[in-house]
Amino acid sequence: MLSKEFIRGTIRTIILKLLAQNKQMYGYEITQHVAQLSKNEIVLSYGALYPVLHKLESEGLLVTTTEVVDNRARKYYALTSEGKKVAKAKVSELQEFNKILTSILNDSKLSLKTSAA
Amino acid sequence: MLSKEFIRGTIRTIILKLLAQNKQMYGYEITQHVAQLSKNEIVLSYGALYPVLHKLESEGLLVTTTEVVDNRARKYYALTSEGKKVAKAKVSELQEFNKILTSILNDSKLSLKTSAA
DNA sequence: CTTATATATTTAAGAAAATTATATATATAA
DNA sequence: TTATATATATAATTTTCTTAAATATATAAG
Repeated sequence: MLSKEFIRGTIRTIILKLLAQNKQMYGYEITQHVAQLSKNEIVLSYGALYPVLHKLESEGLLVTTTEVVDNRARKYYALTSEGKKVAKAKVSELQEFNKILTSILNDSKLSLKTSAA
Repeated sequence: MLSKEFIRGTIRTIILKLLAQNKQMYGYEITQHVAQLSKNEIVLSYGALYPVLHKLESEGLLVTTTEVVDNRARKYYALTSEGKKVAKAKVSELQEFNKILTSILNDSKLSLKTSAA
């Protein structure tokens, strides 16, 4: 598994992206999805996941519906129309950020200065 | 400028990468470099930068030398041999993370379930 | 029947990281 | 003398994340 530090700052957007794609998902499902999509390289902890879901809900970007499946409660989260807009915008921004970051990380230029050493 | 949230978790690695490439840099120079490489889309604040530099130094990954240029003190940071190793490893990890994240963000599959709706 | 594992949500305590603002100081251009 | 650019640093606060624990059901293994 990759270092956990990298997921910082991206959790919100990952969640928004998955919900933009799947109409409705429950928390556990989101973590499993991320694990599966990343071949277990990225693991979303519950302590990080649920607070973000609740915050997105309080901001009006998500709505919830509770269903009982196999006698167990399951809370589905779905984007509101505002949430869809935000999801789209955030995903674009993160893609852009990643493009720039990748170019920085791949850059092998020596950045030689004009002043001679 | 892109949302600041995305830089969270990547600052350490960005700094290590720049130092791996430039032998020695001072704080202000690092922020200017990141701004320039990102066309001002990514801005590294001093409040984030300096604590990270000091931490990397305390961890033995960086050493500093102070020079006076134009009567102004300038503190140069350079990787130790341990720092070089860590830089290499962290850059690889972040590249890998970014690859996976990009694939998640680009994914347009509808993730249809076998159970009929 | 007991244990382990998988499913599922939530929260509390604490640590870590980042934002914002501020202090300090010099050089230079207007 | 004012503004802007260069340059480092820290304090206070907030946000975010980790880790751990609590709660609860289903199912498989023994």
